[in-house]
Amino acid sequence: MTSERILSAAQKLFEEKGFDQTSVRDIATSANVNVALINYHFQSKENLLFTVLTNSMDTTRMKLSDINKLEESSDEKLKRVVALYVSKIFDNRHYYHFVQRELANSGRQEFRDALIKVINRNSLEFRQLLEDGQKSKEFRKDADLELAMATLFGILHQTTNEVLSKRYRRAGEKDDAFRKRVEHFAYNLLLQHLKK
Amino acid sequence: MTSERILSAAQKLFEEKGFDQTSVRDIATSANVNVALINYHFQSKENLLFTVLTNSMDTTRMKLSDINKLEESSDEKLKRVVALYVSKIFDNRHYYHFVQRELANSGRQEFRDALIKVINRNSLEFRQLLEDGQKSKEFRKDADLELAMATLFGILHQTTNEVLSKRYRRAGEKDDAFRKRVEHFAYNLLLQHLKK
DNA sequence: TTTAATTTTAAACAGTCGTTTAATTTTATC
DNA sequence: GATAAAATTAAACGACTGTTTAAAATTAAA
Repeated sequence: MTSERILSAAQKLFEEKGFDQTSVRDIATSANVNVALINYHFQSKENLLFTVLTNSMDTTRMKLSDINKLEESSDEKLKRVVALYVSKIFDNRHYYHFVQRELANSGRQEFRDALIKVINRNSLEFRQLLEDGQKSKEFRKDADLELAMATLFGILHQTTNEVLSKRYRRAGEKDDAFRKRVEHFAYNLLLQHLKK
Repeated sequence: MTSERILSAAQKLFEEKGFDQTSVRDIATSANVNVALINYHFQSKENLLFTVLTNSMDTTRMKLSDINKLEESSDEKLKRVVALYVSKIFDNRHYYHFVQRELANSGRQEFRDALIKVINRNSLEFRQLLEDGQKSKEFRKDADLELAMATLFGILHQTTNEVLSKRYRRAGEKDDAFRKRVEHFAYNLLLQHLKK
């Protein structure tokens, strides 16, 4: 299908160069398609971006919801959530940082708001898990749930950023080892805070 | 001075809209100056960006270096470094996130490399402090210094981001209270990890 | 096979971009 | 006050931007 070729070419180029630095002619060339077809199928370049962004955002929330429903200790659930986010963000780091970039570019407010809603629904699932842990007295009552979440996302943001991550890698450390180190570190750090 | 007016107008607009979405005519209008003067004084728009970025980057490293030279426990020094970064990033959050954005936009490699060098020199000062703490046996020998740094920068990145920070704020919490909460949380979290 | 709807094409649209030019004004040097 | 240097101006440059048009080609329906 033409529109699918356009979509995947657009996603690839947006991730590499950002929205502004990718022209519709770039996309058309990369998708082997006439320029006018982009507007024919997607009305505008902005709407193409919106389609790319919303195309993949909902699967994560379903996985989080599944974890919440498990009959396990909050420890175990937290371990699963950390692993979920680590693999999700490490596997799609270009896509993840592209989303961050476009969210930060304050223009395009219309769908920025739409995206924020989706993201917020996801973090509510995470928060639910932490609150359940408090209710069952596995986690301290006065643990800072908000900043615990900020810590996880912050570490993952730093360690998957193409530029910044170089500061945190050890000499000769391979991708896989680095990833595992991050996962263990984040989990233990969170657990230490949540359990006193 | 004309060139100073251009510089501050450019910094303001870059922070608000990003590099790509700011035109040289925007800058000229905002600085109340003829368009051609931008190229006359700064040769190119890119070079103007470079000037804006490097104009402020070195003061932080000097402050870090000063802290390192103090005759205090590593605990105290760490507290100072956390406070330094908290105030630096919270006070200049727009500027900080603008730098992050431009660093992530993979084009402009020439001076991206130059900027990374400056940033890396800064984090070396931070690392020095942590290593000194290990040598004096205040910090555990097997503490993960790299990821401890990633944690601090990650938390600050998340909590100062205009969009993301809303997830971490508590209802009705004022800027100052939020900032203090972040500072205490980050310091205690790092200390807990570094001291076992 | 004819007709209608959909998709693709090449070309042009109007607008903006960063930059350059050449003339003019301002400032500094003597 | 004359001369040289520096700063500013209005106008234009060519290149590229996202989008539209109208004709041609393809596909689907009858």
